Amino acid sequence: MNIGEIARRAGVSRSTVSYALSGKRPVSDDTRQKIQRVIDELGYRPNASARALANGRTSTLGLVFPPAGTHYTGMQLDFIGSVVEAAAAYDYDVLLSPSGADSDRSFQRLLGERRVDGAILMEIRLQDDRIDHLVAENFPAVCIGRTAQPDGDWWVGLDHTALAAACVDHLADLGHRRIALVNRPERMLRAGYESAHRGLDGFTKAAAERGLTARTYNCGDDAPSGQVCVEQILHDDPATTALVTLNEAALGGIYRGLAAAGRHVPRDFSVTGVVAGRWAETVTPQLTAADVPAEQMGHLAVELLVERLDHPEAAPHHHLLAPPISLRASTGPAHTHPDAGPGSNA
Amino acid sequence: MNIGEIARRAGVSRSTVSYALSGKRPVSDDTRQKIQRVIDELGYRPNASARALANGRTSTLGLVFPPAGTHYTGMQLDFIGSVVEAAAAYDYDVLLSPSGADSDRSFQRLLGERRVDGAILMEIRLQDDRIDHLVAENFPAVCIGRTAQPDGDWWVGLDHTALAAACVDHLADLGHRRIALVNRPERMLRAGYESAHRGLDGFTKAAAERGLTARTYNCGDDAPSGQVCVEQILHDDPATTALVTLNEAALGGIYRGLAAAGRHVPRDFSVTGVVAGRWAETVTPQLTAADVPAEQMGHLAVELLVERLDHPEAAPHHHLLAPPISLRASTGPAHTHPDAGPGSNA
DNA sequence: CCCTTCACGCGAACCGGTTCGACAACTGGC
DNA sequence: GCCAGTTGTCGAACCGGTTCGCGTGAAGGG
Repeated sequence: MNIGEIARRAGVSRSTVSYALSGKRPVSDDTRQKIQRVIDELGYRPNASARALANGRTSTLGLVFPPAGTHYTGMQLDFIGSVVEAAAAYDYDVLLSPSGADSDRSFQRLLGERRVDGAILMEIRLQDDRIDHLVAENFPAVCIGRTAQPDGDWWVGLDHTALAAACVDHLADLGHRRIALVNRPERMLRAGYESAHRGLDGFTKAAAERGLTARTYNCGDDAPSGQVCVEQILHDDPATTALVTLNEAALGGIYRGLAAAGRHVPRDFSVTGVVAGRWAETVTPQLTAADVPAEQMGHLAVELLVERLDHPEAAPHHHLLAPPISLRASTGPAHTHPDAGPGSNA
Repeated sequence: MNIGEIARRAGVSRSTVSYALSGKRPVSDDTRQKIQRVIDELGYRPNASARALANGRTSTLGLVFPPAGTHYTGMQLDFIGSVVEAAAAYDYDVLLSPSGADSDRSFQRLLGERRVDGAILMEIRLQDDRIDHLVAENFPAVCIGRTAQPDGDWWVGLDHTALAAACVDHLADLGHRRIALVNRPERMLRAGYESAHRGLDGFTKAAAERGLTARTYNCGDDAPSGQVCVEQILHDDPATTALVTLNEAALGGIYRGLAAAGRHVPRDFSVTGVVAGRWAETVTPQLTAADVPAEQMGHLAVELLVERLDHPEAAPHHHLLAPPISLRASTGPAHTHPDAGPGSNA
């Protein structure tokens, strides 16, 4: 079932079959139909490896996603799903690459062995040697997220600074005076993850501008850590009345910690943050949050990458998104008596 | 930077370079080192397409996952992550394929164009034409899930019947007499999704055996649907004191619905079900549930597939898992007065 | 009626690896 | 001293497509 077989059965040459399929040279209706009949009959499909070898394009995009061992969040799933879906629309497959500790191995595999035409990177760091590497080789890549100096790159990113600030403003507008930030784990911050850094900046500056008393915390990417973190927050300053979370995976634990401490959301305590929309709706009460438009971002990333592949000399494009806060049910006015809330039992 | 270039610079033939790399024929230490030096110097990596074309193996596994448009659950993310991780350990890449409405296109693309050596399928249906198709072509595939007649197939599955029954038994042991099942959407049931069917069976039979009053409900794969579903359950039989959910995505909404109805979990109402462990811990209170060992299943699936690829004539293998129920905080003894619970307001 | 033009199809080369058969040089047994 | 076996290397063929240059027959212009 290779092209030679088709050619033989149709009584033409291999090149004619190729041209009939690609349309890059005229083929008479007669022969075209003859060929098509044979193809349909045998269910022939051209071999992808051979095609890739011949024309240098694999029709595959690489998606570099966080290493195993970290906890996956719903947001990441949404990214993956939307990237795959968008890629399919452009007739590209998606090859998953875990960028683990030995980022070299799988990374080199993708690029060095030319398994993909281009790559989409997630979980960007402010200083990201993967990206430096790609830029140096002028390899077609698009980031979901942006580095400290994003000007020369292709990316679709979120304005984490503005989003965190918007959360603070929202809480300040409701009268909250003592708030906390639940950030990603310290490990992530040290590693330079942009969302953790820019979110922290935005939070800190906005709180200062509004004259709020603000504390910041790092929290593990899982529910139990979230619970511990809330306990710590209420221990450090029982008068805290609201928090902002950049940590989606900890959200369930945060709610649990508040419930355990006898704080009712949103009556006694307000919670907001930056979370993928669909996941903000899975908690009770639903989270008022800046919705990360993961689906849109995945689509945009693919769109940019395809454009870059089609026009190798095009100037870098990017999209900086700053979705508004979706009002749901987890924030409310601060108590007028901003002292310690209802006693933590015993 | 192709193999000919390396050969020229090292002063040997192309075949010698190939043998030096693959080790399939002896090469003298001298030449090997000469070649290795050139390779290191130029950072050469063999082209994957060419290699695939030559030896007929792509070193890529296909992962067929649910079509976009459906709601992704955390379980699916865990599957994807663990499959990718396990595949990397065996030196395989993973190609994602959405098996959408036009299952043909992306499916044919994977198989017909020989982009992958084998495939792993998720979201299996009792009657699954994709699988019939694969079996007919003797294409190396492994299912995460099993069909109605799984004997000739390779799969790693969950004993949904037993798991649902275990949930019912657990509730019955706690004294609950009126329970409900929150199943996947009716669309899924009609489509023949095995978890929905087998879970329903297990639930129904176990409830009958224990003499419980049981109702079953279909529920959309999202939080709002879960809330609506709970309202319906409590409306239909306010004396219901417990439910079993097979629907992970609805879990948040289920909790919300119970809270809205003034039922406290687990004091007034017990909740259990079949849910991926890590996600059972994100809700408040943590869900007592049969933990889907997604990570283990992904690893096993890859292991089976690799074995099948290495031994094309091997007899089908499979693993049927039935993890125990993890006791957490969402179930408790039934009230001794099993009439209508605390009044649904108004 | 001759010469150009064009549509159509063919053969060969190429993409970058792998693998087979052949062969030279060296080793060792008898 | 000859033959058998081993080791190391090479050239050529092959995997299954794409693409370039050329040839042929028919159409069209003068």
